[in-house]
Amino acid sequence: MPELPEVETVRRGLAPVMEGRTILRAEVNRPDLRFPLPRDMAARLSGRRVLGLRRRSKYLLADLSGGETLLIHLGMSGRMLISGHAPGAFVHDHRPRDRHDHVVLHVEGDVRITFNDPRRFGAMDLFATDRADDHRLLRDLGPEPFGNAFHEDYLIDRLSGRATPVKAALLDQRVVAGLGNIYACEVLHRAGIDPRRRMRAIARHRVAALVPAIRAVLAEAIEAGGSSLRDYRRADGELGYFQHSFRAYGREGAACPTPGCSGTIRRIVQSGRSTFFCPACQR
DNA sequence: CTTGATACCTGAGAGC
DNA sequence: TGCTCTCAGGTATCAA
Repeated sequence: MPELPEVETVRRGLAPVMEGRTILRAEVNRPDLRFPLPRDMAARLSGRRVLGLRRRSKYLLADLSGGETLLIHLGMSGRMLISGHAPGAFVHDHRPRDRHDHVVLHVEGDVRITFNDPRRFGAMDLFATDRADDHRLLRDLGPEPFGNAFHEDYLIDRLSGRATPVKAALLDQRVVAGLGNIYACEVLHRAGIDPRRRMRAIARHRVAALVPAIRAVLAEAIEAGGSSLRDYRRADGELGYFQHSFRAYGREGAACPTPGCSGTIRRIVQSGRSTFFCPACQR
């Protein structure tokens, strides 16, 4: 589910019920997710006030009173479900317990925030806030796509001459943080670049064009509230998915939406992941 | 160093 | 109904 736009959407949804509030109690229902959960996690969370909720790449970072930060990664199937009183929104009963509710935060104001993750590729950790740069999951991340450090010259310097296919380069979190399989496909369709093309065989001006393409795709997805995200605020999942029109992803066999292009979207597999692209207008 | 394959885990959907 | 098979939004780790 979660690439950068989805994580940012989750962050914006959680901020009103977390920031400035105290975590009264935490339920930790298993010892690990993808990695072992931090030692004494429940005790280290309870009584802490959430000073701010940030996002770095696909990670949520909740800065807590007492000098620690709670790191949350949603993996492939992780969700943050809010139940109870959500300000300005709706109020409903607390959701029934699910076997994949791994961590539940009880927050001031009759709010519960449930981390649910069937596949358990997600992660949580606690670390000293002033040591974020050293955290093993954060230290090698590339620049944020909307940050000043991400620009045309950076991308050219970083990728030119490499043998890797451009699709793999975009998925490399050390190059740019936050793209996943869906948006990498969408970016390449937008930029008109064949996902199989190796970086060294792409002209510099076309590499440069990836920067605005990345920003445009991500900005539009954030604007839409994340493209593919089940509504994290609801316990029942009734809403399903947000409406969103991908131009390439998941559209195998469909007509290419590029104006004037008569191609058909094709699906291939690159390093074990599906890639959707138009062979006609992506060169 | 780079690049690609493998593994982790569960659930949904298709086909039979 | 129920079985088997494929696929899924990520990424750490290992092999070449």
